[in-house]
Amino acid sequence: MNSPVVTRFAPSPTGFLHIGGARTALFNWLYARGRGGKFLLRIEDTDRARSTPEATAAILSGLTWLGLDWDGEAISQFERADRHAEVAHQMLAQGHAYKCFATQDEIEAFREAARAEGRSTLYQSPWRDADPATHPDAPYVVRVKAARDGETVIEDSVQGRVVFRNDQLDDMVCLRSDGTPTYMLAVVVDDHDMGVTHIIRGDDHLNNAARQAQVYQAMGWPVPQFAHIPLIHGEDGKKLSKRHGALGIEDYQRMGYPSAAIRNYLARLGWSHGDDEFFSDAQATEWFDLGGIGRAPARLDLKKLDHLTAQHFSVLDDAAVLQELRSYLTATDAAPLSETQEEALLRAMPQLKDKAKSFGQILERAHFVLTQRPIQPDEKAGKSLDPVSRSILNELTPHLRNASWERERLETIVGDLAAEHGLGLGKIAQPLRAALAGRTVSPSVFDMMVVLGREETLARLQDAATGG
RNA sequence: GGCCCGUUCGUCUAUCGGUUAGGACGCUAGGUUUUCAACCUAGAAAGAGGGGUUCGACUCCCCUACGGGCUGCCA
Repeated sequence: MNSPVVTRFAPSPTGFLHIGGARTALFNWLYARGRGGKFLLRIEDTDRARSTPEATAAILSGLTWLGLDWDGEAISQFERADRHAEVAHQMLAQGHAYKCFATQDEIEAFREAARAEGRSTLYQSPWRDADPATHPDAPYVVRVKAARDGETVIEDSVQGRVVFRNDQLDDMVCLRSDGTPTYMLAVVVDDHDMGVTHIIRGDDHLNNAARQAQVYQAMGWPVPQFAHIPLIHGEDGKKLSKRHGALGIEDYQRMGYPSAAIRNYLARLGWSHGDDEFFSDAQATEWFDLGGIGRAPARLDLKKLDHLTAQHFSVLDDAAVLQELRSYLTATDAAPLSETQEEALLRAMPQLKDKAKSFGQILERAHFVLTQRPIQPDEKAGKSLDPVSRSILNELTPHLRNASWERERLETIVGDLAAEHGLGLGKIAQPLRAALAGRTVSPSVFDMMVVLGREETLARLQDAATGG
């Protein structure tokens, strides 16, 4: 019987949730959800100086917006410090760790000398095998007594079999001189205690995996399955960092992308299921597997995200779009919609959302239904409402008064009128558009008429014919 | 410096020794059209370089180049 899958996302709260972290979280989430497993969240806040509650809040809200729900409460690594220390002392008692009294200056001097001589700069503590009787009464750190012979092998689901010679491994510090645990110790203890079965994380941790394996070994704990995924690079191929184009996930929300599109795009970035490009969450969870993850770093391509966004908007149901539009407005500090506006928006939604590339664009398209009479045409629209056009619109009005209000019928009426004047449909459609929307860009004039209804349409035509 | 990982069209990728190296985004040309889009058709576009292994390498091995990561009492 297979043990149930448990994955986790373990960000350090030193800044916002960036796109790379979001993808790591997504992969863990997909893997767990696709297998009826658990997806846990742990905040790695053992670095007190750099951790902030604001960052934790930003990460949580970012995950929430992305729709990546985690099981149980988020765990604070810092709050588990006692347990980490307990494990360190256990290793100490069992001889798997030792007290190192070397000062920072001594270590620095060692490294400088090593560099100068071209040797490995991995610190080799003289206290590793020292007789406890010789221990001074001074501050010390606890170091893991790593194996020096043989090799450590990581069977990685993405990277394959990775072999490290043990003489390349250092005796990492697991308890600082103030008694607090380091990340290297804490991750192992927490992952074990939380029952994590699969560790999917950035490949910047690949080397660490070998070092952490020492702790698993010392404690006699089973080693989880590792999957080290490549980092995401910026559009110029350089590493993504906060000062180099890395944006928080909430920036993408503010750009107007729906979360479903982001999930699809991020999943496809570095992972593939044959030639499938556009898929739902259900398909993604069903298809996702570690073997489909690539080994090379990927770059962000917003154009492709735009394309996926258009497809997702087209299949999202109207209510869901409106729901997320509300949070988009909040995120962009825009005024919320009135109930009347929301109702109007919902009526027009099929036209508004179709192939839209952002919530911003949906709002643009929705302008005709969000504004009220009398409509102030913008400059370009004003130009198409010249006297000749206005008289044609005037002529159109009686035809509309008693027409059955269906798209096809309206199209015929306007088309016939254009033909009577020996004009192309465009010659009437443009002023009509200006009259109904006050702009030169809008949804189809016939769609607008249907959404607006007879009374409002006639009123706007009347305004345009008599105005200015 | 040492160790580890990577390298297929501009970008994301398929291929898991035998393909005219496929798809998607973007791009170019043409078409359609009531605006912006969208849509339709066509097209250009790739295995970093060099050695092996093999009847046969994008695929396996080695070297080089380039990129990235780690090398902290950061995570």
